[in-house]
Amino acid sequence: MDDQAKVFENFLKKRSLKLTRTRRLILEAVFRNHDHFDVDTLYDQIKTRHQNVSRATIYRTLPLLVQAGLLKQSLRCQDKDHYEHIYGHERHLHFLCTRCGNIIEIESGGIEKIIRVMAEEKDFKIMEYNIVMRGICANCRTGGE
Amino acid sequence: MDDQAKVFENFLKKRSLKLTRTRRLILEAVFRNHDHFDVDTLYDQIKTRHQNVSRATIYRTLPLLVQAGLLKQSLRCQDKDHYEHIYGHERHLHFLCTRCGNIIEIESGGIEKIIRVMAEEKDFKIMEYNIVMRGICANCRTGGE
DNA sequence: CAAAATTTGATAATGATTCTCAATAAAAAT
DNA sequence: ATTTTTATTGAGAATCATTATCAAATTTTG
Repeated sequence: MDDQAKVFENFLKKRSLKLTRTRRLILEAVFRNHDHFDVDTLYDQIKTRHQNVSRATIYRTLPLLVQAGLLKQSLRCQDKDHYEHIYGHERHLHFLCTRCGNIIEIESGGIEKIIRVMAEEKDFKIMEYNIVMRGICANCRTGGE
Repeated sequence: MDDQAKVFENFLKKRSLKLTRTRRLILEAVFRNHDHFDVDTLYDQIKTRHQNVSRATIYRTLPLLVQAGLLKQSLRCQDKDHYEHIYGHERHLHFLCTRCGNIIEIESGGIEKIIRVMAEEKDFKIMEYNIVMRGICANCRTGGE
């Protein structure tokens, strides 16, 4: 069992929840995605690889992964929530091209520190943060489709 | 007619759209809100003050205001989009308390500059950006329901 | 004022997400 | 290992924010 699975199992145990076969499947599928995905994409991926897992179960499981600190709901795009796993991932922010829908990730650089200081000032305990820039990417501006 | 209305009118004219009574009502209601609001709140406010404006029209008008550069869709909270006007507003970011739902605004300080530099590096033209911190506010942590 | 073009309101439709509940699987107890 | 308890699953119904439709009403133009 890999690290993420252990983290998840511990998390579940603490709440007297069970690490089931289905949850394991979802966990694996999530970590197979190294960029953003939405529920439907995940559903299709799982369906293709394995027997069926119901959409409902995915919707139920993702929040658990978020609470376990393994997953992050990182942006909303085309009326869907998008997720990305965050296990040993660099923090990053997103440029979202509103023309082609492409998402560019960038290291968050000095921003994180600034945010931490601000939060401290307001005595606010940050669980997670999200930075999204919307605009037009270079490719789209130079006529590229 | 105040500044915002002029901006809006020019915007509409450019697209051969009309600055109707209803659109004016919505514009005014939007600018009466000096913090975040969702569509339903706006709908209630307008309804209380004036005769009815249909929800559909509000949903149709807000994107126009966004495109006109007067309004920003700033965060999603409780499955609803939240807006805030941005006319002569300081840029700011948001701390969103996930326990009480409260939204704290903070000046974006040095972050803006960093972001601009990053965008330049990637040759990405930012139209707007959004920074949301999720966590627990001081009040909630000290037991204050 | 009449004609052309856009807008509106009411309501139906859509689509992502959540809920329900009977059937199933996992863990605990025996 | 079998039973008992408790949590989980899948399928589909239900919700609810947002969009689309369309005939009636407004606005602008000629």
